[in-house]
Amino acid sequence: MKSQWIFKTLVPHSPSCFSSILSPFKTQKLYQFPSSDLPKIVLNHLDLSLLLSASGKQGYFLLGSSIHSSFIKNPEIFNPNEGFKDSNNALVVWNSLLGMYSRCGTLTDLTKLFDEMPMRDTVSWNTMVSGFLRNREFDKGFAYFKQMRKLGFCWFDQATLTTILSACDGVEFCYVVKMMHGLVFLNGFEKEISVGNSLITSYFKCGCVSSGRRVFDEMFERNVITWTAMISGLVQNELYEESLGLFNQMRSGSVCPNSLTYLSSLTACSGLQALAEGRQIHGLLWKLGIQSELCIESSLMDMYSKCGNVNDAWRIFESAQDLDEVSMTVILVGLAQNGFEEEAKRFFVKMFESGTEIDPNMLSAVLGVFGEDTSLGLGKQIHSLSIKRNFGFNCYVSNGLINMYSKCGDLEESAKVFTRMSQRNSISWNSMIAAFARHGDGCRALQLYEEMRSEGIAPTDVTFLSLLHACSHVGLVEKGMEVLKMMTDVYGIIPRAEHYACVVDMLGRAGLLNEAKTFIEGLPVKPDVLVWQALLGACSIHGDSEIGKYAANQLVLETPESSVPYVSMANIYFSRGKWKERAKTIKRMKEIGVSKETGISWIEIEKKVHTFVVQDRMHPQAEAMYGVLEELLELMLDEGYVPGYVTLTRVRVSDKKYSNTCWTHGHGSSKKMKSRSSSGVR
DNA sequence: CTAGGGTTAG
Repeated sequence: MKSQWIFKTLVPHSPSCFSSILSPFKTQKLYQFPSSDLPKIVLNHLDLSLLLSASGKQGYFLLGSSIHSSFIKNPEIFNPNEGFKDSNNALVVWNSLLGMYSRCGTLTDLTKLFDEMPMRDTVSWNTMVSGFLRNREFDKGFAYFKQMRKLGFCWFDQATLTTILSACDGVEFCYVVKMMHGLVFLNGFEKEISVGNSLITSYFKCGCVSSGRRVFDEMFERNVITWTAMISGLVQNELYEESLGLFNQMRSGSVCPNSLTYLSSLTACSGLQALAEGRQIHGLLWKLGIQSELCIESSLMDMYSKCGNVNDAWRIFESAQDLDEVSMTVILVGLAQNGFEEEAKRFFVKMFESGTEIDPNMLSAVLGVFGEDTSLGLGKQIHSLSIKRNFGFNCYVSNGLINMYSKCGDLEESAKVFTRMSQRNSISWNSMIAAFARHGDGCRALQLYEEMRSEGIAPTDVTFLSLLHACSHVGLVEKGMEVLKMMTDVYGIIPRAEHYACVVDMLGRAGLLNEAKTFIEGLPVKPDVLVWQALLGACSIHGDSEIGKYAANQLVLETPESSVPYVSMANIYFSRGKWKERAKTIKRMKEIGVSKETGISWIEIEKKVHTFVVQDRMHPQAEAMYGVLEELLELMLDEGYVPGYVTLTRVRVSDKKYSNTCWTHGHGSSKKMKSRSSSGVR
């Protein structure tokens, strides 16, 4: 009875209506259709094909294969005089079955059915091609394509082309796309709008931007999909400005944007951090009344967060009627990247406790929040959660774990995660190299880099940044210079300012201040703030007032409002005992009106956050704390630790000769702390 | 045939 009801109810609707009605079948182990119910009662061939296609799209393998089994039990439905009457009608059903297996990814069933089918047409062959390609069995998929052309049973059509093109989603398929493009022309499909759309999409996914543009320019006719494919393709290739330009061009034309177009344009605004444009699109969405679609809301929240406006993002979040994994991840990352790291972590815990489905994306996002000042406890819990949920295969999650452990101080656990990974991408390698670098193990960092090369993984600019960082902290100056040379000569990666700053830092730390200065002077590009800061920092370490002054002057030119050059110079003079110069520097700093934001630290003890600044004695237990600190410092001095000059000037603990406070669980500017406590975000 | 989120350096 139940099945009859379902069939009668479903048939008139479009497949997208099926999901809620069919959902009980997803989990049910087996659904037995009483053989008498099928198909004589209510279903004709079109009904069945609709139902099968819905089963495939929703992944209801059990329902789909139950329908198949009822065919096997009632073979008479394929008789010309009974069931489907016409062999063409029967073929539609056969093809729908194929499509169901293809979408469910059960390729053995798919092949078996295809081989057993009494007849096949182009749709059958296309389904085979798409089934294998969708499941990334490229050789088999292309083999079917070759076979259908060679045997001449069926000539391919435009659907074949779009099927193959949609499988081409990376640079490695560039040549396939070009081949297909050739076939398009040879077979006269160039006026077919869907084919053009597919070509655009595939070219952009393969990174062939100019080819994608050309297809667009040469198209005979363009619809929403054409424009949207173009706008989103440009976004995927980080050409945000061009993307927004095209969006504007589209709006002044005759084709109307749809939700998807707006989504892509919002992503472009996020990429550009273009708040004004983002707001304008928000306004357009209001006018259209589609501002509260879940996808749109997620995209808006993302845009506001990336533009540094979490408050607006939070407002949307609070007013949203629906939430899902994506929108929660968006707000989590938004909080984290706008200085609310603790809130982001708390948000995650709350979400978990309230039973929200946690997906791999969300896990990797929360792992990205962990920094030096985080205790390992929560990180380990997240690790165990990822094991329970079987997310170990996911590169993003594992990479996040590597970073989390290394930032929280457990280098060996990072290495374990790395070793256990079955699939590694370049970020996995970069993360592990960075982990060794962070822990001062330059040798293992370099060793891992060699391994990476022998595995055939191409290093990226970040790889070299980590390597330079590693060399810098271990004093491997020559090796570092070699790394820089290799980066440009062997891999053709153009160094960014960060790379140069790293080299300056490396030379400077090693005490080669003159070499660092010469290096900067020989740079092919104008040195930026980072470079000068690195030089000045090195001068602070070594107490070099002459080069320090040079660097500080350059820095003042670059960032006149910054207090860094003045403070650093004052510290250098202090360390050299040049009291007059120190006083003069501080006086000038005050005259010009720049001031250093007070550094603030905080620690969370039993869910209460305690904040303190330099020489802070406001806390009721301050004396006891300083007592402990002094004891710790005695121990450090015994171990041979030499307090740095910079910290000496800023921090004095009681009236002892040494000073320092490294005992923090968080640090930053007072401004940041203020915004943390005054915000309503909890 | 177009579509919202995630991991790396400092």
